[in-house]
Amino acid sequence: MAKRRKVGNLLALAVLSYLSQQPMHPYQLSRTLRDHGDARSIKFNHGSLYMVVQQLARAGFIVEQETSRAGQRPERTVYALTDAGRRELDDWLRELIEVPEHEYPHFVAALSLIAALPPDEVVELLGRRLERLTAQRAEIRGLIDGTLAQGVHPLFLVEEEYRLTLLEAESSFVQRLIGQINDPETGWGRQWSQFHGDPADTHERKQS
Amino acid sequence: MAKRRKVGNLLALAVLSYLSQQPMHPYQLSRTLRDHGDARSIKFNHGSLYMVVQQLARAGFIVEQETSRAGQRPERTVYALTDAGRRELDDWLRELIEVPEHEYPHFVAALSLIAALPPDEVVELLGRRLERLTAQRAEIRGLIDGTLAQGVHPLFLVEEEYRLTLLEAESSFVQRLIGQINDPETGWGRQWSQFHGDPADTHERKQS
DNA sequence: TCTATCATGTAACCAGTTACATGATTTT
DNA sequence: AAAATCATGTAACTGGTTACATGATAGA
Repeated sequence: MAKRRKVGNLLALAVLSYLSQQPMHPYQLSRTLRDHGDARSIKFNHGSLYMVVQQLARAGFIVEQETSRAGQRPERTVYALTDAGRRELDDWLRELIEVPEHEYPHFVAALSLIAALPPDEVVELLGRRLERLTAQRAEIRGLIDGTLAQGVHPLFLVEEEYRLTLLEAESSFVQRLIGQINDPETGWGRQWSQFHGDPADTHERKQS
Repeated sequence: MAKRRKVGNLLALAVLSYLSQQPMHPYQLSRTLRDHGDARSIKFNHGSLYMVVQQLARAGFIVEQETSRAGQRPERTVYALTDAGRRELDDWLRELIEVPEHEYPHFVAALSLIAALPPDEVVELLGRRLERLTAQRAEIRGLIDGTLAQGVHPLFLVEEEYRLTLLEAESSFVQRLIGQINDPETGWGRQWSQFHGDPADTHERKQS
């Protein structure tokens, strides 16, 4: 029942948010987005930005305000938020916070088909994943600490804290999983090899 | 540096995986996908499936094997995995397990812009999110337990266990966040109101 | 001054989703 | 036997990404 937005791309949310501060032209938006690290949280690429701005204008959430030229640069169109745009921003943000969305991370897909690989190989791969996860955690920790040290309020780092939380949870999940596969008591390994060889029955399950 | 797949849609991975068990026609794939609950892990819709099958055929990962008709039903084309397809399946799965992908969950986006809403409203919204998260956890728990009770090997439920792990982590993150906003000591609330009113400085941060 | 890189935008291509179409079963 | 739903596929639309284009600045 999630409301069908006229413009669905999350990049649009960022645009609305920036324009709620002050009118800007697309390139300025682009610059700001990248400089502020929001591109870490919202998939960003040049082309999509112009796309999204266009869509927002068509939907009446922003309006072309003036067409300024600075020096010999090409003309730049400055956009401003409309009242409808302001409402859309608030409403959308509220929904995103209140209702968790069902998403499809790549790792979930991989896990759901993991039986197609032999168990010892999987253990090895999971081990390597673990290393990478650790590296990522360190990187984010560094980013957070560094930024805080510059006096930035932690409110502006919640996304990174969140990401960190998820990475930690994933790390311990992967460790547990490795443990389970290896554990000679529960014997996942042995039965797994059976599934793996057996072409017929690998996927029989969950008819709810 | 993540390898650029000829066919990128994860639905294709599921198709390869099923065809590695036995040749099938698209509708059978569709049925199997949905019946086995893989649609919970991989975004699935009817149209995309035909799309993906076509792409896989074009890429040489699967081949049209025969065109069978049963009763008066329309003809159905049966596809089989090729050697290249088998290799792609293995290689892709390995990569997905070994290297964590940078993704863009909706909630991360929302958090990164959360300062645009007033703090007391945010607390309320987070509270509601928490309830929904709890409900989702219960549902997944139920699904897992129910399925295990039918004698299915836990290996085939790792995706759900993983999802559960993430939901738990998110729940406690949200609780902590609520606590921080409310805590009169640290006083996030007060400073937040400042940011919120102030159009100029809300986004100044993180120039790495 | 030549070259590289930045600033800025457009357009063509491609993938994914929605909507449509139609014969076959099943339910009422 | 009419209505609804299932089985199966195609086609049109739309959004997103990649590639292209071009003037401006700065470094060598």
